Amino acid sequence: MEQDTRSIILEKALGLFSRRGYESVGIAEIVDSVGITKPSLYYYFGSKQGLLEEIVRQHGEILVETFRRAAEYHHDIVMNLRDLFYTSLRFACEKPDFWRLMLSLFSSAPDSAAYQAGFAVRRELLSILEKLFENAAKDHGNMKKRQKIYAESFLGLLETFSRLSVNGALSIGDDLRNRIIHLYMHGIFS
Amino acid sequence: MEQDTRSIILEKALGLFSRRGYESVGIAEIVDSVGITKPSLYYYFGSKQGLLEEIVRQHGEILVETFRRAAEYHHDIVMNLRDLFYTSLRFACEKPDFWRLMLSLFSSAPDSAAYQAGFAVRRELLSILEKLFENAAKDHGNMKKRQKIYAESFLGLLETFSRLSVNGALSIGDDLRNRIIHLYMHGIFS
DNA sequence: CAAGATACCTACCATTCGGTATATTAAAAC
DNA sequence: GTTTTAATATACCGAATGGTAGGTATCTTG
Repeated sequence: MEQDTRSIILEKALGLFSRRGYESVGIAEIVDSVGITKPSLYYYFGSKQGLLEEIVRQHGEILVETFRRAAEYHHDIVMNLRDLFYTSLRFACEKPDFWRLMLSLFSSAPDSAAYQAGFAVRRELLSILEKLFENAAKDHGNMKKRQKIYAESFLGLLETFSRLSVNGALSIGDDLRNRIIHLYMHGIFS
Repeated sequence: MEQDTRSIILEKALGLFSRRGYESVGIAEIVDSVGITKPSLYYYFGSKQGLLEEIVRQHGEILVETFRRAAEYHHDIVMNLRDLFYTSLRFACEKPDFWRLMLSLFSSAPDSAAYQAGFAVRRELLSILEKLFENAAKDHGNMKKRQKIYAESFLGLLETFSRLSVNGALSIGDDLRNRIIHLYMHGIFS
């Protein structure tokens, strides 16, 4: 059950960052919680920002890959949207700390280090969604040129409800999930 | 044109917080940008957190009041939604720094001072929306018990697009605004 | 005009910040 | 068995942090 130091640092730092925020957590607190000293952390990650970037890279790659798979288009956009929503919620549920961290990075002040660290991942998710809607537009004539707002609003919806879920404010079961997707597809009047 | 010190502090601090983040901005930087010294700032606000809370309170009250007015129900929920979206976007456009700050507070780490500071405002906005949908449910039978997810998704949509607008990533004119509201009401298939 | 309140300042505090120079240890490679 | 290398620790750095003690000029009010 022995885990290597590097992984433990990543894990503990993620926990602290996600609960209290990247800027508020000092290096000292991280190394204390791991039971090592500062130079060890700097040996692995070089800087505080390097540590954050490694956390984002590590889980971010999996997230983007998962997202990409769920967005593969087979002429059934409804299935894609359901799948994307379901998959993302499960991802958030499995890695609540990481998801919470990403949500906070996405909305950080634009000139902060935190925003820089998360920006690339969000843009990639958006790009995947835009391509999906672009493909779907070939089958559904009426969604031309609206990929961008569709992508933004879908990701926004996902962020909104996954945040509730991950913060324990709302438990999202099968029925609720379907209702939200239905809401996205057909609006509140249906 | 002379403005009192207190207001200048609030204004400069808001600018810095919204661009670089509450935690990243030091007191020293704020007082330098105002041209005063630290004790003067502490004379007015007592603490760094007190300064943040005063900023949130000051503009937050106006925001909530504006929101409340736009949510007064006159048996036309469509008008309310349009009005809420329009009014909020204009508010965001008039006070981009404050809006950006609120968006970042809303998504901050749950145990951070920043989150605490913004929490009450967001909950009030949500509560206003929930009441609106509750009222509307009397006229539209099919939206019973869904006030909460309607409120969350509407606010989420608003946050998503106002963020784009306020960060200069998307200019939202009349037509786009109507399309987004239409999207919310009738979904992507319409 | 006296007394208090208002609105600032200089100078400083202890603590924490992110980060590092250097030494040690343990295991692997030659 | 010696050398190398990866992985730690001790001890420290300068700078910045949020915050304050104590003083002062100015303004208001009885």
